[in-house]
Amino acid sequence: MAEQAPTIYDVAERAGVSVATVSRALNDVESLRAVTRDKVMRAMAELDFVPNNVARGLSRGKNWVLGLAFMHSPVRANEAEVEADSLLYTDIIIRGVEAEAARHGYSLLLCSAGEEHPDGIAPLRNLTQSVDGWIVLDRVLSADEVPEISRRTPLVLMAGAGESDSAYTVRVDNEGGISSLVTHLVEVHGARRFGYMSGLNESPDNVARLRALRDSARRHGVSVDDADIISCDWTSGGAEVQTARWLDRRVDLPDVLVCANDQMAIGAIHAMGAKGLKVPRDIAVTGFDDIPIARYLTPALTTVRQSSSAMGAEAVDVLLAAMAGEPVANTTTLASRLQVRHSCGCRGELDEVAS
Amino acid sequence: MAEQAPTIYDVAERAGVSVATVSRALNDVESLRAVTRDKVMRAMAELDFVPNNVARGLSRGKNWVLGLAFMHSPVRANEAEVEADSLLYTDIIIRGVEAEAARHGYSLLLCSAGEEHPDGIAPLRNLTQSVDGWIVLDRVLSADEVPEISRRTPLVLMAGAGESDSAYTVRVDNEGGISSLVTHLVEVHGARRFGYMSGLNESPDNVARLRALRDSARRHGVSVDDADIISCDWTSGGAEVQTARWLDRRVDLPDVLVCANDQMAIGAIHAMGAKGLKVPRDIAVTGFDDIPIARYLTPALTTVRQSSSAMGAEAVDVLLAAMAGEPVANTTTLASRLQVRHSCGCRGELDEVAS
DNA sequence: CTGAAAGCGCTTACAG
DNA sequence: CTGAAAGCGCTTACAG
Repeated sequence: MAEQAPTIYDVAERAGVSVATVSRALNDVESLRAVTRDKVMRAMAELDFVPNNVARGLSRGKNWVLGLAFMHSPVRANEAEVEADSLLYTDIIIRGVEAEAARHGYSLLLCSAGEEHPDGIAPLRNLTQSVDGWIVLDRVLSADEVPEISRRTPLVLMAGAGESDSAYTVRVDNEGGISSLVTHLVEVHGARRFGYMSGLNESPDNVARLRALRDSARRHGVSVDDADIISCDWTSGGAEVQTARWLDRRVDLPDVLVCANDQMAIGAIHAMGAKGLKVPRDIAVTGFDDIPIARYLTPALTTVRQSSSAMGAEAVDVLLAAMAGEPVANTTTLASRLQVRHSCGCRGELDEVAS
Repeated sequence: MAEQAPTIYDVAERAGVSVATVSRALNDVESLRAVTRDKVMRAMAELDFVPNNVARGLSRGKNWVLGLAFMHSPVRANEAEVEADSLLYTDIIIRGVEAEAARHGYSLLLCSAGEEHPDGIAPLRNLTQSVDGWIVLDRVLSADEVPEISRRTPLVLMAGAGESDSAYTVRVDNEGGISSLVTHLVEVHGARRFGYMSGLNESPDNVARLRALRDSARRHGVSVDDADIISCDWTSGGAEVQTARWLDRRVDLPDVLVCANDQMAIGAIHAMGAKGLKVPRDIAVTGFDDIPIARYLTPALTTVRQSSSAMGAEAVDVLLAAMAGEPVANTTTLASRLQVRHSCGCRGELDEVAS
C-alpha cells in the first residue's frame, strides 16, 4: 500500500538524461529538443511518475495553495444536538472559496481554529509557509494578530470586524440590507416596534446587523426595546428555545422580529406556532441570508439576500490580485438585497390554504 | 507585504549554534541541554521564527495533511439558480472530515474535480505527494483509477460505488434505512403504491436507495411503477419543477413519494401544494438525511436519519488507522434510522392548525 | 540544447 | 551534548 513513488532521478536514469532535463520537460521549457522531451515523457509514463508538489513548492517558493482559516462551529451539543449537521454559513463560504481557487489552479488548505484551542493561532502560524495567501474568517484573528500574519503572507479578512490597514477585507453590506428591510416593514406594514434575534454576540456581522437595525429604526422614528433583543446563537434549535422563553416573559410583543439569519427565523416561527401565534398575522418574522429553502417555508420567509459563496469567490479574487501586486481596494463590500415574501405580512400569488 | 521569513539558519546564527541544534530544539529532542535550548528559543522568539512545514514535510516524508477530493456540485444554474448556495451533502462531509482531521493534528487539503475537467484526475494525482492520505467522495475516481491512486497513497472511498479491494470504503446503510421506512409506510399507513424521486443517476447512493426501495417493496408485495420514478438532481428547485411535470402527467398518484433526499422532498411538497394537493392527506412524502430543518417544515418531514459529518469523521478514523498500519475493516457501514414525523401521515403532538 | 552544481528549509544518521 | 554533512525531490542560474 505504500509503494515508493519514483522521483525525477528515476526518470532521468531511465531516459538517459540529467535531472535538469527532466525538470525542464516537466515545466515545458522552450529550449528542450522535441526528441529529448519525448524520451523523457516516455520514461515518465513508463514509471507512472508524478512530480512531488511539496518539493516543487519548496524550490520555487510557491505552493499553489491558498489557506482558509475559520472558527469551529460553536454549536453546543446540549442545546440542539441535531444542529450539529446544520448548514453553517462557513460551509457555504468554503465552497465558494474552493471553487474560485480551483478555477485559478490553487488548492485550498483548511485550517480550523477553536476558542478552546490551547495555543491560539499556532496552527495558522505554522501553516503560514505552506500557503501562498490566507483567507481568514471572523473571530479567528484578534486585531493585533492581523499584522503579525499579514506581514509575512497576503491576508484577506472575511466577515471581519471591518477595516484593517494591514489586510484586505471582504464583507457584506449589512447596513443596506437591514435598512431596506426596515423601510419596507415600516412603510408597507406600518411596523412600529421591532425585536431582534441575535446571532453570537462576538460575531461582527451580528453586531453590524443589530446596529443597522437600531440606526434604521431611529431614522424612521420607531423603536427597538432592549427587552426584545433575544440573545441566541445562529441556530434553529437555539432560536426555538430562546423564542419560547421570550414569549413566556413578554406579554406585549413587537410588530416584527428581525432575525440575524434565516435558521433562527425558522426556529422562532416554529416556537411561535407552538404557542398558538400565527406568523405574520400575530407577529412578522424576517431572516437574513436567503438560504435556498427560505422560499419553501410556510410562510415563505422575507429575508435579506446575500451570497456567501460569491463572497468567498470575491475573497479569492482579492487575494490573488494582492498576491500579484495589483492594486486592490482595501475593503470590498458586496451588495445584499431585500427579498420580500410572506412572513413580513405581504401576500404572494401563492397564498397558503387559508385556515 | 512580502517580508522574507527567517529560516533555521538565521536562528542558528543568532543563537550561535548549528542548524542541527535549532532543529533539535524545534523537535524537542531529549539530548539538548536546557541552556542551549533556551538560547535557541530566545533567538526564535526574537526573530519571530516560524518553521516551514513544507520543508519539514519534504525532509520527513510526512506532511500532516489529509486530502479530500470531491466532485464539483453539478447544479445547473438554469434550473434553479438560487440552489447554488444550497446545502450540499458534500459540505457537511467536509466539515466532519475537517473537524476530525484537526483533532488529530492534520490539516485538510481540498481538491475538487469536475466532470467538465479536461484532465480528469490530474489534479488529484498531482497533489498525491502533498498529502499523507486521501479521502475521496463518490464519482471522482472510476473503478480502474482507484488502484492507481491507492497503490501510492492510503485511500478511503466515501459514499462510493461499494467495495474495492485496493481501498477502504465508508458508506451509510441505505438498505436498512429504506427498509424500515417502507415497512413503516406499509404497515402503519397501508401504502401499496410507491413513487421515487431520484437524485443524480450516477450517484451510488441514489442507485442504492432506489434498489433498496424496490427490494423492500417486493418483499412487502407492493409496487414501484416506473412511471412514478421521477428523475431529478438532489435539489429543491429541480424537485419543484419535476414534481409539477409529473403531476401534470399522472392522474393516478401513488400513496407515497419516497425522495432520495430531504431537499427534494421539500421541493416536491411545495409543488404539490401549488397544485392543491395536501401532504400527507392526498399523498405522503418522505425524505432522506434528516437535515436540521426537516423538523421545522410543514408538515414536519418523515425521513431517514444519517449523519454525514459522522461519516466524514469515520472516514478520517479509518484512514488514520490504515496509515498507521492498524488492521481496518475493508468496508465500514454507518447506521441510518427512520425518523417518523408527519409527512408520512403520522400525527404528532403538535398538529398543524387544521384546515 | 543540456549537464553539473548549488539551493529551497528542514531532518537525521554519523562522528566526536 | 552538539556539529558537519548528506539527503528529502525539485528548480535554476551558470557553463559549455
